[in-house]
Amino acid sequence: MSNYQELALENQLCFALYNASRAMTKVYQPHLKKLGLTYPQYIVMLSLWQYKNSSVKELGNRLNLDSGTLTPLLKRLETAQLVSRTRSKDDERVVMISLTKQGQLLESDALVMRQEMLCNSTADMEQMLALKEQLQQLTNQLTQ
Amino acid sequence: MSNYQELALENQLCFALYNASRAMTKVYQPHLKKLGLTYPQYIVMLSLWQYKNSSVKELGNRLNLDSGTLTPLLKRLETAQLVSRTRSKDDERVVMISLTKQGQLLESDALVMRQEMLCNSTADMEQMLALKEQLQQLTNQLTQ
DNA sequence: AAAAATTAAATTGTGCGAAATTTAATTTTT
DNA sequence: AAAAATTAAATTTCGCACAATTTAATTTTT
Repeated sequence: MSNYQELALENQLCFALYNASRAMTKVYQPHLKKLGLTYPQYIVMLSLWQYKNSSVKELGNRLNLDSGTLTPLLKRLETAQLVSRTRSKDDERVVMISLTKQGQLLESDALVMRQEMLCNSTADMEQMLALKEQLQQLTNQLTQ
Repeated sequence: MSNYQELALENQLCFALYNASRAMTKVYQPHLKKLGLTYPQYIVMLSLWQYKNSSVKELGNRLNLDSGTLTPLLKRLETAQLVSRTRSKDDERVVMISLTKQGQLLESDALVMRQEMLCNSTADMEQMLALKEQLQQLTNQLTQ
């Protein structure tokens, strides 16, 4: 036994987080496939369903993603005809993202998907809510 | 206000997890850079420091990563002279990964790094431990 | 022992994620 | 108003993740 037990994998919060995050993605993945979305694309769509028209910058601030990630992702959503991208008349630097009719309609499919996932889940709702709040708090601590 | 509040970003455990995981990576990143490691490379090194010589498959099982991720990552660690990769004599399919002298020595640097990070942190240790355990439980639920 | 099945790793291809740089538009300063 | 600074998005580059396929070695079945 090493005297470096502090570095043991099962003692690392970072590793637990890394694992849980990827496990969550894997649970979503087959359901999202039916909607024609990847996991990050789903996150972007959540943001658009909630806040409607947004600039790339606004999306980036909300999701903590930069244009290097968002620009190609949004182009793929545009190709899939879920969003449209137009330069703002007021400020030509700004690209506004809006939902197409198809993109809007996908929200109800996403809701159905979520219901299905919750029904199949054995997880305790209260516990999940508590965990979510602790994660939000951790993120705040880490990013300040 | 939409009647789709259930899909609001701030209500999603998956989004909280996604954010926290990336925030954690960003905190580690500058420290790991000094050690010449990326975050996933650090995770692999943690596993090797703890369990010593391992096959690619063993690493994959421990870290929930497949050869598509591990093979190129391990080749980079080999180029950095932190690990060596050798085919097993017993079974030529198996590639054994072992730490080089340099790779072994890096463990003490990692320990120092971890101490520095903890000192700079305002986080409550007990709370972090509790969160880690909840995440491990969540991962178990998600992967069964 | 030969054929079939299984296994371990590598390879291929797609899509993030993020740092760093570039381009172009707008704003601020002089 | 011209120069300098700032801003928004795009681009470039690197390294994961992961699905799917391939390759090669080993094991199991016939």
